[in-house]
Amino acid sequence: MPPVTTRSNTEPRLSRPVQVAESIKDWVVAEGLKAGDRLPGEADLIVRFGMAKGTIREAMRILEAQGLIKTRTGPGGGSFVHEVSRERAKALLGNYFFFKNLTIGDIYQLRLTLEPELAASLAGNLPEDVLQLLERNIAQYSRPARDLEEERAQHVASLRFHAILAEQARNPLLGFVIDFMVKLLSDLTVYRRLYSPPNIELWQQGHDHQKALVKALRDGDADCARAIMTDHMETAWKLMRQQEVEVQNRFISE
Amino acid sequence: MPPVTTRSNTEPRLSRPVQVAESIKDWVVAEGLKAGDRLPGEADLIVRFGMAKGTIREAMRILEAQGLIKTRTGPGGGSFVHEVSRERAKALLGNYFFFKNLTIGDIYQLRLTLEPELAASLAGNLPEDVLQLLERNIAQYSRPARDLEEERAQHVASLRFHAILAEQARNPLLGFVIDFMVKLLSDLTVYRRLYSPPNIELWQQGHDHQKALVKALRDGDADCARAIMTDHMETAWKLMRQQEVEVQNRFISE
DNA sequence: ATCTATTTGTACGTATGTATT
DNA sequence: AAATACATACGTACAAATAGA
Repeated sequence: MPPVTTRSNTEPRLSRPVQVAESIKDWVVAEGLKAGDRLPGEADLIVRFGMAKGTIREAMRILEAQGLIKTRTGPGGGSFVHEVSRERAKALLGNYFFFKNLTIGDIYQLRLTLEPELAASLAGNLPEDVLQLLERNIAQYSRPARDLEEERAQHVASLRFHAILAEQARNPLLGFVIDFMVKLLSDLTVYRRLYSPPNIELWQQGHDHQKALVKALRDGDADCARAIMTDHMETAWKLMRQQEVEVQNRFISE
Repeated sequence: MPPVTTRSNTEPRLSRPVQVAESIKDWVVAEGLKAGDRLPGEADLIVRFGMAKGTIREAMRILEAQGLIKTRTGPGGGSFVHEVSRERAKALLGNYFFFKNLTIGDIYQLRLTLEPELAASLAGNLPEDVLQLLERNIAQYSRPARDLEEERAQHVASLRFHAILAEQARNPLLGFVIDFMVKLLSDLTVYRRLYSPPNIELWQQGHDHQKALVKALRDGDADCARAIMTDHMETAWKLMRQQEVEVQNRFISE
């Protein structure tokens, strides 16, 4: 089995905490530990690695930052293997794109192909309560917004529709990517400029698409769901392009 | 401007190092620091935050683990804002999928739609040296492998073809996702079972596809490039399905 | 090549906080 | 309520790395 840490020897040597963190990762996989399993305590690790408390603690912080462990105080406390949460994964990936400046078009290029794929795969596979959740979500923006603030709230809510679908994906990769794009679009806080009036017609179309989509999903009509979602993505993109938008990147936390 | 750290007050309180790390992130964006800019030194941070050395160091380790800073010792050293590298981002995201067990099919569902999209967008936009790089890459597996080891090497090399394309993407999101999937496939070390003989024919088809693709890319024929890539993905998937494969997840480092 | 100044890295002892029993 | 078992935080001292004189 190839070592987990494959590293060229020209790079600057790794700091000890990083080395320790890597060793612990290796140890966890070697030991076959799963989420929830307990790691050796601080004191234990100190003697095992023959290193100072601070070094061990820094190593744990590294693992924690990557979302791989959680730590609790008190008796029975300690560090525990933790399945990286989707939120954490999205946040970490968001930091990467913080420096690239993505355009709305970049995101929609992917949405345009992936969201219809997701919709098709979900047709006939959603439990009734999820379908109802989708319908309740749609109800939040059944009428055009009256002011800019409400418009923004509706926009975020309509994105949430897609996040709900993404959560239901059978394909974890597909679900994650779509969920992440929804997050990007939500974070890119959008301020519509005053001189570009809201396009009520397009907005209404988007709303109708979502209603029709829920029906297709309930009926199990995959082809129909795919077609509707394709239309929906196209109008959504058109809507975004028409509104002059101001994009604001930011770091993501926790 | 909304605070970066929006947090419900029911969750367990955040540890100080995490708080410090968040504060530093906020400070960096507020200050408008860019990659390469220097952060205050350890000693400085200790007095600014009124906290102990260890606490500050743990905070820095958190930021470092996320790929947001790099630290150097010596005069003129210190911590510097760092653009999260693609490698780091892929590794962090890989940890997330370590716990989900992705199937080859999951990955190909996305590749099947995204790779053709990328190919089309690159047609006519690649500099000659990249095209030659692609051709040299193809040459590595122009003949069928003679043993299992060589076969595996060829498989990884043929994946590299797609990584090269992904690097050239104008759309950073599209490029990243494809690159990440290539990484997943490379990491999923594949051992062909002995009783399933290599399908020389399909392999040859894949090779021919790549050659034809480079031609289409050079000629600037987007539609042709898209069509070839679609075919290529389909045969690649077929190839994967035919070979009984054993998948091995692992943590990813650095 | 050697020294020196600067800045991070490591070590360790002690005290405090926190949750379980 | 008290004892226990953990992590958390602090402060000092010293070691290592690196740039520049």
